[in-house]
Amino acid sequence: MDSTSAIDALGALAQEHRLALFRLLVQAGGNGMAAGAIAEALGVPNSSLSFHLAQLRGAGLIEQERQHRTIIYRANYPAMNALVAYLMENCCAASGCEGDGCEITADERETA
Amino acid sequence: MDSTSAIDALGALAQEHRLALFRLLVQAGGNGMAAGAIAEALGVPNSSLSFHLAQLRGAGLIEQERQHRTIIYRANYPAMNALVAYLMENCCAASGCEGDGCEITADERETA
DNA sequence: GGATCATTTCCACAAACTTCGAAATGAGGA
DNA sequence: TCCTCATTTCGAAGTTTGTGGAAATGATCC
Repeated sequence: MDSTSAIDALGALAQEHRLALFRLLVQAGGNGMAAGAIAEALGVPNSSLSFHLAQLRGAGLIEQERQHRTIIYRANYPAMNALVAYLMENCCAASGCEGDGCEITADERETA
Repeated sequence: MDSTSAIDALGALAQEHRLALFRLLVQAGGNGMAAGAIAEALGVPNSSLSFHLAQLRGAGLIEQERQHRTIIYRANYPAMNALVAYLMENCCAASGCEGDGCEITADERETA
């Protein structure tokens, strides 16, 4: 992941509704959720939700699939993992950052 | 870390200059860098840099310390680790997200 | 084809963000 | 005290983001 993609993904998650939305989709798992169900769960008007879904999709963090009349959204786990890997790389790359859940190895660092 | 803090941290990093700035401070390590040196390294005017430094500081991702006439900035590693932990929690909490560098354990999940 | 349901696009507006020159602040040195 | 250096604050302009109602799209059923 390059820094431009990372900025897009970070910006996509840096918003109350979108972070809640992404968490909801992560919880929903492989089945995903329909746009309408998401709007209801989050209490956000459809048009606003559609805007946020587009933002997350533009950042590559979620994917959509049409099923009959509804559109199912799913979290894109590999994209999220790539973001976390990028942040760990930038957190631990050059200096003392051992412990606290940041135990990336030197080998992993070089290939990330 | 709660979602509000996560949003602040994500928003602070979701900007070209600030992401570059944070990476620079991570590379600089424990010695940190003076504001002027950062501005020169990034090619950003002092007043603009000061704005971005304040944003990162507001999100708790960096810390400052006066040394004689200059002000030294340092990355706040624990804050960054907390952010990564929060994202891993939200990435892997409920469903299949094994592999791809996302190997948080169930025990870690519960305490994060 | 016509009705209906789910979702998106359009639009306009308010709020927040980014930028950077100029002036202000604050710490040391002479 | 006065001067200088490092940094921040102020102010004003342009840009981007978030919001939600109304209209448009697209798929399904009768």
